[in-house]
Amino acid sequence: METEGRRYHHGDLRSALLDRAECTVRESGVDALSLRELAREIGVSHAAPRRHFRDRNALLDALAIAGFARLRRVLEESLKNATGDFREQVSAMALAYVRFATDDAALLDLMFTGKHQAYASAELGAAAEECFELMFAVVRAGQQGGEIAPADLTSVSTVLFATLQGLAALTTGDLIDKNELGPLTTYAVQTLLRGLSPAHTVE
Amino acid sequence: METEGRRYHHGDLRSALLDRAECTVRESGVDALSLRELAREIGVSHAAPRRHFRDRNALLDALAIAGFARLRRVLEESLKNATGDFREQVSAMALAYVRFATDDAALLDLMFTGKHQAYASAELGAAAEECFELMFAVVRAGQQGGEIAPADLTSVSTVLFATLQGLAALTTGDLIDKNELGPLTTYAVQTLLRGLSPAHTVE
DNA sequence: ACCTGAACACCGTTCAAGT
DNA sequence: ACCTGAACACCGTTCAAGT
Repeated sequence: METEGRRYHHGDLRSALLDRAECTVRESGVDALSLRELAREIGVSHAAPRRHFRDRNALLDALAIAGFARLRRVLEESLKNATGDFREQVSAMALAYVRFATDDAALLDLMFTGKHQAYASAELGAAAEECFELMFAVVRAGQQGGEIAPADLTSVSTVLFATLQGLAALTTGDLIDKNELGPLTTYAVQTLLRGLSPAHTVE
Repeated sequence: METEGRRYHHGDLRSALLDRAECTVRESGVDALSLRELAREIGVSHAAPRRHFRDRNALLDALAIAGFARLRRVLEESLKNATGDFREQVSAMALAYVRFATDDAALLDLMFTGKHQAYASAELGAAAEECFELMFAVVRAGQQGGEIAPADLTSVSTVLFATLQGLAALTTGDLIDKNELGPLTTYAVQTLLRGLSPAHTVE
C-alpha cells in the first residue's frame, strides 16, 4: 500500500532521509552524518532536504523521536514475554533496555543528550515520557504488590533507570565487557531490589 | 617562575591551546571546538597547532587525560574530607563524582566516549585506570571491614560506578533536576549498600 | 624547532530560479 | 509544492617555504 506516485525524484524523500540517516548514525556515529552526503547517497540535490528538515538538528530530532518510539515497542515486548512475577518483569525490562542502549548507542546519545533541544522538543518530550512511564508503571506495580518498601516512586524509578543508563554507558565506553553486560545488569537489579525490599523479608 | 622566553609568538603554545580548548568545551561543548577559531583566539596561524597536536582528535585526547587527572584529585580530596566510616567514604566520593560529571559534562563525555581512542589511548587508559582504582579501593576496604557481603569486587564496584554515571547522565539530559542530584545520589548509594549488606544485619 | 600562507576538499545554510 | 544550482562563510588537513 506504499504510494507509487513518485514526485520529482523520490516517492517519499522525508522517509528516505530518515532511514538512510539512522543507518549512517548506527554505523558511524552522529558526527559522521553529513546532510550533503546523505543527499548524494539518495540521489537528490544537497538543498533538497531543506524542504523536510529545516536544518541538521531538526533531522536529528526526528531520529530521536523515532528512536523513542522503537524503544517503547522494545520495552513493551519485553514485558509481554516475561512472567507476571515482579522481579522477572523488572529484570526483563532492564535487559531489554541495556541491550537497546548498547546496540544503538549513537541513537541513544541522540535521544538523551539534548544537543538539539531547541526544536521539536514538545514531540520529543512526549515520546520520551511514554517510555519512562513504562518503567514507572512496573515499579508502581511492585510497590502496590508489597514487593518493595513503599518509598517515593520517583526516586526508586529514577535510581533504577540511572543504573541501567550507567551500565549501558560504561559498556559503550569499553569499561564493561559486552558479554558481561547481561549478568551485571541482572546483578544490579537484584541488588537494588534487595536494598529496596521491606526490611524483614530480606533473605 | 613561568618561563619568560617567549619564542616566536607564544611562550607555550601547547598549554595555551589546551587551556583555551578546555574553556570552550566547558562553555559550548565539544562540537563547538574549532581548531581554526582556537588559533585565531590565541593569535597564531591556523596551522600552528599542528606542531603540538597532530589533529583535532589528538587535542581532545589531551583534554581527556587532563580531565582524568583533575577528577582523580577531586576524588582524593573528597575522601580526605570524609570521616573514616565506610558509608561516609562511599557517599562522599559518590557526591564528588556526580558533581564533577555534571559540572563538566562535556569534558566527561570526552573522557568516556571513545570517539578518539585511536590516539594516545595508552596514556589515556592509564589516567583512567588511576581514577577507577580509587573507587575500587574504597569498596575493597568496605568488604574487608565486613560492611558489605563478600561478593565479586569488580561487580560491586562496577554497579556502583554505573549508577553514578547514570545519575550524572540523566541530570545532564535534564531528566533529573540539578537540585535533586545530591539527595538522589545519597539515596542510591544507601539503597545499594543496603542491598549489598550481609544478610542478617539489614535493619 | 616552530610558525606562516596558500591550497584542497569538504561542510551547513541561504536564495533566486526552475517545473 | 518540491527541487536545483550557484554562492557564502566556514571547516580540518597538508605542504612548501620562511626565520
